[in-house]
Amino acid sequence: MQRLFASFDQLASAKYSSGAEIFGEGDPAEHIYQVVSGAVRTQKLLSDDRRQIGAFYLPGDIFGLEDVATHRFTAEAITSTTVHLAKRECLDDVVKSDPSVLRIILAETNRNLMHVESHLLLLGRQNSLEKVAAFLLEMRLRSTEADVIHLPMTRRDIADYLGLALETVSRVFADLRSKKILRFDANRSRKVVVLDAKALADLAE
Amino acid sequence: MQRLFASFDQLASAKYSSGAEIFGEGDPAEHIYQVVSGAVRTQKLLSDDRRQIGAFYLPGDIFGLEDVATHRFTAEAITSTTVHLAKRECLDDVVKSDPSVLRIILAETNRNLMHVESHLLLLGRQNSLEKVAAFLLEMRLRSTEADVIHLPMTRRDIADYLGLALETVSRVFADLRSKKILRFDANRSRKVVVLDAKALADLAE
DNA sequence: CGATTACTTGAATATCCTCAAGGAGAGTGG
DNA sequence: CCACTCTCCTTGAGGATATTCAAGTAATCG
Repeated sequence: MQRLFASFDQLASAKYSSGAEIFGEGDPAEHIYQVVSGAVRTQKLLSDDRRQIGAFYLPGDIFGLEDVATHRFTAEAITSTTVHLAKRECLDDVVKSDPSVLRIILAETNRNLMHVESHLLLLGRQNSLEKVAAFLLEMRLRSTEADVIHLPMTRRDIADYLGLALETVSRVFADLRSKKILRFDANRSRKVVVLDAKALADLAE
Repeated sequence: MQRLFASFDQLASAKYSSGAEIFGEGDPAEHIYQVVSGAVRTQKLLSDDRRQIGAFYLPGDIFGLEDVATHRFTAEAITSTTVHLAKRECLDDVVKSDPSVLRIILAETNRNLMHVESHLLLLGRQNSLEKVAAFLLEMRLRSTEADVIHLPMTRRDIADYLGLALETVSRVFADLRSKKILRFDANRSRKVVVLDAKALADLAE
């Protein structure tokens, strides 16, 4: 999918500080984005502060590719974050000159769909232990350092991704630690070392 | 989207009896489908019988459009159901001769994505009352007869769509009935008359 | 009409949430 | 460098919501 951004001649960059909004739900979808460094969350809100995070995006990931007039999620920087961005209409021009790019967009859209679909099962039918285990396995796969996961997001972000209370996430982490399935690196709650990936996979179903 | 199936010269039909599997999760995605009559559910299963339904498909709806080698859901007929089906490779041929069809596929994929994304919020962050209210509003929009909803699916199907126990769904229905927001037509639990759509919309957030 | 499946309702229980308090880490300014 | 503050995280206690188990009723299918 990096190819999608490779097809642009010139790329604009933008930097967002921690917590900054990149675009809002319902905003016109004028750009598509790729994370260069940092991390991004996409989320939907209910009237009374309840929040559901749809996905976390890490370096290399593309987001904001909606193919409709408006964004369906709000996107915010989790940490200080740099992105590449391209005008939506430039993408349309690229497609016009090379229709095969449409296949890449379709493939990326299907990647998103696949992720969201498996998240449905997690949200609807898995318990807190399974949810957190699945989340850790997902982050582990994305980690550069084997079995060391640096979490850019807060416990609240994780909770809102998994449909749990932040206290529940914290308790499950404590539980996994007491079971020697993970430990916190030097007591830093954002840096997790997976001690028993097999056990974690079993817990995640 | 009906246009997608209109682009085929000849269409095959198939009929499935209630509960029959149309394709299984992991099966090679050889066909795409359109409901002619009846209703279809797509679902994922966990090892211990837990089930999450991703979507219900009613006449006119297209399903099985995965753009990958294998199906990501199992599809089953809810009632006696007739579908049109087209070979995946025929679709590829159509795309080859008319690349603009790819845009239609992309649009349909995005429709699916939009539906699933809003379902994430429902599953992760809404309570039983909000979930059932949202479900009824969704079905109401699809109903031909204003404010009369014929539900082809069981309470268990609804529960597995909303991430609830079937008893909870039944209780919320009873609650909505006692509040005069709906009634059952002639005490038939599958035929719901919406008495107060405004109240229902308020409950759904 | 009988058998099976679906639905409802009640009671008890479990899971997760809310509320609350305290502690640890990061950043700021004296 | 050390208080100070703020945010984040943890942990406990109590409570709410939804689930499980159970029984009975209603509807559907052959």
